[in-house]
Amino acid sequence: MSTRITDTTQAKSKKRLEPRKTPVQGRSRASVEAILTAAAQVFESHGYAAGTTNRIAERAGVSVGTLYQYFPSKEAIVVALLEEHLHETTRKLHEWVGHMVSLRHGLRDALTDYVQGIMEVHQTRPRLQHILLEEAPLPPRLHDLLMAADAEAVRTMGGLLRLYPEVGHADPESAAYLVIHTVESLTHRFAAHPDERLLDGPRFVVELVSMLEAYLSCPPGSGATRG
Amino acid sequence: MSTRITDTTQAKSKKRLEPRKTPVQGRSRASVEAILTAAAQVFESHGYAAGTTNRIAERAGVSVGTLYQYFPSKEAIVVALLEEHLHETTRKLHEWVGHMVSLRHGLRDALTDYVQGIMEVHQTRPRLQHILLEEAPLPPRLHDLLMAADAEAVRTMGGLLRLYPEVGHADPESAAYLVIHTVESLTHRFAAHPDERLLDGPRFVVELVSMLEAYLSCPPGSGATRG
Amino acid sequence: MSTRITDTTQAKSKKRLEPRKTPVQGRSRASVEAILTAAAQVFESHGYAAGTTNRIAERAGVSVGTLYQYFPSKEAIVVALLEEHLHETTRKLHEWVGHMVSLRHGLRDALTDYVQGIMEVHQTRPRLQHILLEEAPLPPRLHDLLMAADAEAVRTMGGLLRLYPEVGHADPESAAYLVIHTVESLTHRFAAHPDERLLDGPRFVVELVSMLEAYLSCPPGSGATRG
Amino acid sequence: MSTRITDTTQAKSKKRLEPRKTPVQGRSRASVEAILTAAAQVFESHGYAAGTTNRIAERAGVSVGTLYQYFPSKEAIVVALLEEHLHETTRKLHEWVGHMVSLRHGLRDALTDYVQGIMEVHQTRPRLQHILLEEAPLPPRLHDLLMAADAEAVRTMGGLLRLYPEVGHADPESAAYLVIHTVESLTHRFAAHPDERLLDGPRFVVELVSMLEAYLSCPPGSGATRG
DNA sequence: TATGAATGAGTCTTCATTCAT
DNA sequence: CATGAATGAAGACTCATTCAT
Repeated sequence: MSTRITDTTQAKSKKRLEPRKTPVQGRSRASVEAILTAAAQVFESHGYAAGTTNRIAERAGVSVGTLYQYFPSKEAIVVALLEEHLHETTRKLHEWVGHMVSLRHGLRDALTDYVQGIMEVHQTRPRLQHILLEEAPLPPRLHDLLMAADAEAVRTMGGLLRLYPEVGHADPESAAYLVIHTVESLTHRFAAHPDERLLDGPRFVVELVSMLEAYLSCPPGSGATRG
Repeated sequence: MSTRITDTTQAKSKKRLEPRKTPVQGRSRASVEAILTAAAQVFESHGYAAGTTNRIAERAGVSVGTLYQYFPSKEAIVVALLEEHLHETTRKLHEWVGHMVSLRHGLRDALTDYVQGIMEVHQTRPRLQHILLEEAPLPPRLHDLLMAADAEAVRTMGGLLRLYPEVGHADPESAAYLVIHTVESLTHRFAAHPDERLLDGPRFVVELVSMLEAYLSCPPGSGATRG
Repeated sequence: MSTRITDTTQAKSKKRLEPRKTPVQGRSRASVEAILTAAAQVFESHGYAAGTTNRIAERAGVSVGTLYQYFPSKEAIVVALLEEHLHETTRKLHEWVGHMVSLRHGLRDALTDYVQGIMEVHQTRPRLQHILLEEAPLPPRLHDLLMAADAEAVRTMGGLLRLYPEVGHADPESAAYLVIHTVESLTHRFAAHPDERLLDGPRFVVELVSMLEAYLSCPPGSGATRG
Repeated sequence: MSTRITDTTQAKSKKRLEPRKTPVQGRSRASVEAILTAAAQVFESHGYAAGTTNRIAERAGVSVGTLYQYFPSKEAIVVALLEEHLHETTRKLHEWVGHMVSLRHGLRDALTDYVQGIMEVHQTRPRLQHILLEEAPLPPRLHDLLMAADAEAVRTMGGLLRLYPEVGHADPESAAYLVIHTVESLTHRFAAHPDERLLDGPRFVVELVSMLEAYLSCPPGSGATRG
């Protein structure tokens, strides 16, 4: 994530005259961090619509002017925040892949590791992520990024699954698709609705992992005839 | 869905003092329908925030005044729209339970039926549902209703699972929790992001059902050792 | 009157979260003045209801946004305007008391001074005051302030009346009550309905003072038999 | 007060095409009464601005359409209501004059009678009268009527005062002006601000009468030198 | 005549964004 | 670069009034 955020808006009117070429540093970097941190807090406590740029600037201890010095629009802040989330998720995945390849865990442990990693990402500021992901209107570019990240995760997962002999699923790519999206969706939902939980965190992980493991182990269609 | 919409807002001021007693009919009924239809379209194409009451009214071919004659607030429109969705989902569940109990399908067929039912619900206007469910700020009452519906679905599913000998899971309630939320989340995501799909609808259903079936059949922890 | 206007509304929603700490200056001070002046003019010429915030802002030569930067609501403007009036009236009373105690005038001169002071207050923008006082819906706090000011005026007047040997009234507090309210009401009415006057200003003052003096001097019930 | 109320508005747009010539009767009379009664209640409990025509109609048990059948505008209702008040006050004055002339009371008793009469008028629905008189924007015609009524009251009072030998005031007309307006203002204020009262009703009347009596008895300017 | 659904101009208020200092 | 006062388009909502039935 660069310090200077490019405007992703469809340029409704006059804006950005000339993009800053020299990367901003020093004092500026600190401001950018402060603004992003403040934005995260403000969005979390006020929601997207009520998270006004003035409030964010105030919380960050800078003026609105300064905020707009670094972020050409409110949307740009959301984008920056989301990119952080994206990077973290991606990093988590790569990290996990690295571990898995070197550790040579069994499938169950591998899945547990993965689910726990994603859980960690979603459990930090669940409301914020929900706001960024669902409430805020995302520019197409970000939407594409999100999709690309998912696709890449599916590919990566697919490749990894091939390494496990326990996986009996005929089409690892499709299986990976289901695994990735199941983990993302369920984990997100679990984090976002704490009051709806029937299981606590560890139990939830166990069940989710069991489901994935059973799915990957038992070839589709074989289940019903096995009993 | 009744013609007269009750105000679910926490009544910031006095607002509509006494709800109209006589059920509105004829022309008015048509207005209400038109407004809801228009709202659905406008929300779908503009998003929640940009779906202004004036735009909705215009699209509905009525004046804002008329809109406010039937819906005390923008929120009330969202609520009306969501209640439709809620009722449909609930009805689908009950319908399904009825079928299952009488038909005495195997587990796989039962799950397939259920998943297909939920898919149908989510495939009608997926973006609208996403907006209503995630983007719009829901009044506490609706939020509670949604949660209650989920809880009831979990209980119902739990009860039903006990009827199937194929289910090897020790705790049907927990399993039901995972099943319900997995289906809801994945199905919602699948419907909401058509461009991200790797599988087509039928394949998706098959995979999802396989996962659920495998999960329910194989007791947790046993899976990895069964192959 | 401070530059920063405190919100006296019962905060229908969150509104201005934390009042600006640093006193606004320079250009802003000018805006506040302009807004108040404009509000006075607009209310005076259009009445309270038709004195819209947009009209006020326009008249003040600022945007509505600026208006709301300094006054959280239309009501706050009324409050600010009324507080000026209140302060002036109170100051006039204290000033008068000071004079009276030091000058040791006779009762008639004392009353004349007082009546003239109040007249001056009411003769500046009588229609405005009438609108603020009677037409605009006042927040409870202001209403209480107004009442408290009246009560204090009565007490002060009561104390002062005891100093005059000419006062034959048995109960100076009650007498003070009548004096204060008579002066306020009559003076207000005289100022507010210029076209209804039968007497000119000076004559009015003389008559009013005569009435008060006669009342205070002649013990109730004794008057009719004294002639 | 006629059943058919003429529109006193300055006809901002198209309105009243042809004034109804034949006086409405029967069912209509009842509706008119109901509307006026309802309007009085609604204004009293909601204030002028929140006293909507729909609310009035509802309270009256008729439709808005019917309301507009008899009153061309909201203002017309206010006018009708105020005319009632005006008539009552005028009648009270005439009645009083009649009594005074025939009874040949002393001045004090005469004044007491008068004050009590006005008190009665103001004590019925004090808030309503305040709303009608001060809060509602009155059409010029009504304003003139009000002024004319005051002027007539002053003349009448002036004529009557000449009949009382106790009256030592040189200029009965001026004295009458003060008397009329003092009674109106004070009485109105007393009725409108029940929470500000220091005296109860009877005491208030006694004091007010004393003041008037003393004023009328003691020639102006004589007081201060009398002690 | 009565009805009441429909109208839409007009209100208050918010907030992303700009720009003079 | 930083500041923060100023901007003004836009939104939710109200209510006096009309008119087809």
